[in-house]
Amino acid sequence: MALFLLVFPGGYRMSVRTRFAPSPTGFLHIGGARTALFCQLHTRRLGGTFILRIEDTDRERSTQAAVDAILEGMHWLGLDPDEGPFFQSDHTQLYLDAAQRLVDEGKAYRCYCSRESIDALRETQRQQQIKPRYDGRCRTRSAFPADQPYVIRFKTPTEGVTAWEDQIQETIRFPNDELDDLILVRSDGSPTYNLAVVVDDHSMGITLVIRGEDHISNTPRQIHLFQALGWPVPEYAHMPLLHGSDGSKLSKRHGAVSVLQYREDGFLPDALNNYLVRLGWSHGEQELFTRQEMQQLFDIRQVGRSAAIFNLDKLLWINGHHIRTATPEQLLPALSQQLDMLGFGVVEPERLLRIIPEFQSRAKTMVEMAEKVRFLFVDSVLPYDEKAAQKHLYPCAPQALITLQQALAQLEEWQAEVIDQCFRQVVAQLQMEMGKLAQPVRVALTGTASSPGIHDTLFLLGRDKSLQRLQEAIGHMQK
RNA sequence: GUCCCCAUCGUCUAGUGGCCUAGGACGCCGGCCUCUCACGCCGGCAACACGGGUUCGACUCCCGUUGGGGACGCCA
Repeated sequence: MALFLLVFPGGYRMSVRTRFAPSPTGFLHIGGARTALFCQLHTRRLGGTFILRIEDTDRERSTQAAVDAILEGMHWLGLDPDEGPFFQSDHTQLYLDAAQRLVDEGKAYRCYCSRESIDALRETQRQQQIKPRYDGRCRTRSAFPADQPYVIRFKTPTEGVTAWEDQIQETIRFPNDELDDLILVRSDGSPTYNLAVVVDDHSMGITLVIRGEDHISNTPRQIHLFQALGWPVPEYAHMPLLHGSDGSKLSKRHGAVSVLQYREDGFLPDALNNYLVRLGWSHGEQELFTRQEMQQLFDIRQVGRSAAIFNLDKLLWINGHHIRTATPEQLLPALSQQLDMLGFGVVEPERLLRIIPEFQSRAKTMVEMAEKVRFLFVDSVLPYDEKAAQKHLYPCAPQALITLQQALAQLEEWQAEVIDQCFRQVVAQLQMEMGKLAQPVRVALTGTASSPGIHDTLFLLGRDKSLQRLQEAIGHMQK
């Protein structure tokens, strides 16, 4: 694998190559997305290469559906890799060759211990309150019965300390005698995670491994493998984990964690990324970032070391901000989709483009926007929201609405400005307060007590529906 | 249990020995704006886990305690 050299002002420097390596045993969740985001951001700033590698060495649990979900989730978030996706299942021979080489060099050995005997061993160790681990009893075995299954284990160094300078966690050290002889190849002949990771990280020229800190305890084992294989050890950056509201590692029982669920729920990819990037990383007191700003500013070495708890309220606020600052055109597809799901079919884009600006500051999600915009598409808003009708509609004199309706009916053009003028004239003529007329009208038009400015609401609803709903309300009041 | 990691408002964080009477943001409360709801603006509540050191001086450095998390698979 070629390593690329880039010239930097300060001299020669190896181009950074990073990878995101999910296992396809489920959807892409929000914690994984954050890891991928940090990885991509850091790599982009340095002009390096971001690689996607699917770790499917567990054939039992890996599924195509999970692969698809991961790819779709990453694409939605703009986390497309520069290289890949690569699949570990395509590299099996490479892993097996490496394992064989270690056996040949006396750095790994066949172990014939049964699962049962090892389970028993671990159980007694647990009872003695020491760390459960394989005791290496097959290290010195000389008989290799041909008809019995075996695994290949790595001869972990028994003395010394393995340490590395983590880019986030600083120095981490493990006494080697804490580690046992890990399995490289299973009894069915398939390679395991730790072997595959090391072989791939080397063959793909990975220079920096960015991953969750739940992998910290794997790192000394992987470093041993790099060393045994005579390969350079990459740098590491272990990210603090994302926790659920109960303070534990985020998992399915914490509810909506699939990235695609956030799309369903009306979140914008830029907003989700913005929220995620602020979990463990900051740039002074800045809260809001565009994608470009993140790419220019993000540095993995500035990531904090403590875990963060996922907080929906802040995500909602950030999503609201991104909805407000987006162009109507950018929001069009998401709103169309939401309306379609509400059963309104396909709405003309031109109409939606007029509607969107009036609702951008009023919705924290696209789902919420679809709900607020709903009254524009239904045939009738009856029954009215009971509280709204009681408070605003029923106390109003029907004559006021009749006067307004007649005035509006005479308008030659149905434009927001003209409507506003007309409305104010009626208010003046009736010697009413603006709100005393706007609120009942609002209930008549929307069925609720809140909407955009009353003239905008009338305009967006259109002449026919507006007049019809006023008529409907007048009838309702006179009952 | 063993090993590894972490510890500032409820949450995300700023803070790298004096600038801290600890700053910002979300949320919450109050107000302003206003035809409603939002947006926006102004104000308020709210934190350095604890105990020892080191130092003229600790949120900041060291040690311990407590608390939390992670790992301990023929999963990744």
